[in-house]
Parts: sequence; C-alpha cells; structure tokens
Amino acid sequence: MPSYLEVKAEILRRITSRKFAPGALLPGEIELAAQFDVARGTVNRAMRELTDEGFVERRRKGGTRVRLSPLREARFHIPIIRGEIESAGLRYSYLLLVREIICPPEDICKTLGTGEAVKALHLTCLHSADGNPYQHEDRWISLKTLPQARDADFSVAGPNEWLVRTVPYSNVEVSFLAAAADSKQAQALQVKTGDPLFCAERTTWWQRKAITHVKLLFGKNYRMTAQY
Amino acid sequence: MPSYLEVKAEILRRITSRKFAPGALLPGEIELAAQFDVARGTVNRAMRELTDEGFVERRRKGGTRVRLSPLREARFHIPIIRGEIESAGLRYSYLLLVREIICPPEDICKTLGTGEAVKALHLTCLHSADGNPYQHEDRWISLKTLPQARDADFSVAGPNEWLVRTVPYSNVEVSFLAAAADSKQAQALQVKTGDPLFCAERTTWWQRKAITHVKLLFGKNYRMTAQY
DNA sequence: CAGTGGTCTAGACCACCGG
DNA sequence: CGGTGGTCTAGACCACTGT
Repeated sequence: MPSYLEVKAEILRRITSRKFAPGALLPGEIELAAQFDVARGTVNRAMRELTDEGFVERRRKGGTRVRLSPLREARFHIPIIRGEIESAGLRYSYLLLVREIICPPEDICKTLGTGEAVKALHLTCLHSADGNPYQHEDRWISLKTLPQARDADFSVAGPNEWLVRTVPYSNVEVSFLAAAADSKQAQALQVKTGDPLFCAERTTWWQRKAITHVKLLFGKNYRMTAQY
Repeated sequence: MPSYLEVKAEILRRITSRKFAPGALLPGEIELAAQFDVARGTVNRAMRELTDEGFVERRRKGGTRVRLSPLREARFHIPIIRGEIESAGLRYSYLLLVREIICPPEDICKTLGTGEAVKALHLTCLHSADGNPYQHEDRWISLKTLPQARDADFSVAGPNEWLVRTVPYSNVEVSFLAAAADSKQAQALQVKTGDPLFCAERTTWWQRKAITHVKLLFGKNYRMTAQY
C-alpha cells in the first residue's frame, strides 16, 4: 500500500476513533511527516484527500481541524441506460414511439434557449429490460445547435448513444423528482395512470448552447442508490 | 492560477475541442512536462485529476487515452435539513409528531439487523420552512446499538442533529425514489393522499452496526439538482 | 509578522504491462 | 524487456491569515 494511503488511513482512524475529536486541531504537516517518517509532500497528499472527502478543514496559518459534522456528499455515476441494464445481466431492447419535428411547448423553449417559433426534434422512446418496460424517455433536441440530428436514425438505437458519440464532452444539469404518470406514460410503462414514478430531467449544453433536454421516467419501484 | 491547473485546463481544452479525439493516445508525462515547461510531478497531478474526473484513462506502459465516452458522475451534497432551509433565507421550524418505543415492522428489523422482538425508538417529525411543510421524517433508531437515544430529547431539535453530534462518523447508504403519500403524510405535508412525493431513504451504520433508518418525504414539487 | 498549508522542482526508484 | 505512469523525497518559495 502506498505510504500516502497509510498516512491517510491512520489519520482517518484517529478521527473516527475520536482520538482527534471533532473540532480539534491536528498536528502540522511537518510534525506528521516526522511522526510517520515520510516527506511532507506525502503527508500533504494524504491530508488533501481527507479535505476533499470532507473530513477535515484546512487553513493557512490556522492549521487543520476535524470538521464538526463531516461534510459528506454522495456520488451517483450517471449510467448509460443500455449499460445499466446489460450489466445487470438482462437483455436490453429499445423502441422508438414518437418522432416529430415541431415547435416545443413554452417551458422547453425556455430551457433550450431558442425562440418560440423555432422547431425542434421531439422523440419519445421506451427502454426495456428482458422485455419489461424499464424507462420512458421524452426528449427534445435543438435543431438550431445540432442540425445533424434531423438526419440521424433513432429507430434502432436510442438518441443518447448517438448524442454521446456526436457530442462527447458537454455540461449537464440533472434533477431528480417524483412525478405522476400520465395516461400514455402509464401505458408504456405498464403502470396505472397517476402512479408515482421516479423521474430524472437532464439538460445538456455544448459550448454554452443547450442541445437537448430529456425527461426520463423510471418503472415502478425504481430506486437510485449510493453509499458514502 | 497554479500551474497544475493551467496544464489541466489546457489538456481539457484540447480534449473538448477534439484536438485530442476520443480514444486517442496523449503525449507522455515527460513530453508534456517539456511542452509546458513544468516538472513531471506537476503534469502528473493535472493528469491524475483528469483521470479522477473521468476524462482520460491511464495505464502503465499503455499511456494515457481520452475516454471514448466520458465516465461522468454527479455529486449531491447531503444537506442538513436545517441548513438547507436557513441557507435559502427561510425560517426553519420543527415539530415532533410521534415518539414511541415499539417493535418495528419486519422490513425495518431487517435493515437494522436486530431480532424481531427487539424494541426500537420510532420518531415521526415535520420540518417546515417559513411555516410551510417541507419534509416529513419517519425514523427508527436501534436502542440495541444506541441506548442513549432513549433519554435524548427530540421535542425541540430533530433527531438528525442529535445523531450527528453523538455519532459523527459513520457509513451511510442512501436511496432516492418516488412514493405516494399516505393519509397521515399527506395531512402533515398538506398534499392530497396518493400524491407523488420525492423520497429519500437512508440507513446509517457505526462500526458495522446499523444505528438508524430514516424515510424522508419531501413536499410537492421538490427536486434535487446537480451539475456535472 | 510569523507559521501554516499550497505548490513546485529535480531527481529517483519501481510496479506494471504492452510489444 | 523497456517505457509508462505511480509514488516518494528533500528542498524551496510563497500566499494567506491568525495573533
């Protein structure tokens, strides 16, 4: 095990065992380096990771303190739907329900940042696992910023795979919420109208311009889990 | 700006601008160090961060390659409910609805890892922002692993604040899902029974033993947002 | 002002693994 | 086997900030 990890693990052990109590001042890097018989740079790396992970707070001249309540964050990896299903050992299948080029409703225009009279590509798809409906996708793609989308074929593979291939690096904002299924969504996902469904909304930008907005509805009893 | 950040930004610029295309092999650390006129350690730190953030993949002898599809993850900071409300400039208030010591239902016993006949502390509370119901909390605390909880006072402040103070460092598993409000929850949150609500379930362990399980129901139209 | 952490350097050794 | 990245060191300079 690399020595910076040994230092990190030992400091963390002292924190969790309350030998370094919440709020307490830790020894300086030079002293720790002497204690562990490593270079200061090694201690620095260990402490930097502990800082990033929210266990300690550091200030020049002020020194390093154990955080009173650990600042924790959960990390969710954003799954590619196909990979998520196949890595569970299930067979992935895809169905294009709707493809049309129309003027989007007002709220979509607003997120896409286009004018009201500008047409966009609207897609509705269903992703299934072993034949069971898994995710309902309702997507808008701006033809203003991504005119190639007009000629792309979304009948075989989902728009996400095309988008990742076409625009691999982008900025994303994602929200999670609960939504009630409308009649069409309920039919596709084989649930009752009005059933609560876990929902993700994602807007993607490329070079400051919005390219797509998608609303993903997950099947019944879906839960997104993380540990920290 | 620190030079490792300059290196990182420039490499990232070359990746997003496709000068380093997906799958392409990047120059080695020694060559990059020469190009940027910095030490190899500085390049290494820049590249390590790009690796952590999912932009490139590195292998000894194999070199560094741009990932075909960027492996991205969203980070959600886990808010302390009081802080979340107060940082929005609203007045936080708390109400204890139920406090009882009973044998929990089977599924809770299972998550807490206690036997079926073992009693636990059951709390139901309501957190409000400016007087409007914001979050409904339904919590079980294992008295087997945390007997002090029996004598703690949860009438003024929520159990979360007591727990963080008492057991600051712990392992957590959190799930997000959609749930339908039952009649009591609906009444507390001032929504209709059956309305879809965003829900978080969290189980907390301390030294390998489960100490608490909580189900948090958020008010209508709540959404959890992150960028990446 | 002085002590802390943040960064940088030049050099080194080595584990890993592709050719 | 040889080249790559992973780590470590000793030393240095400096920005920030508490006292």
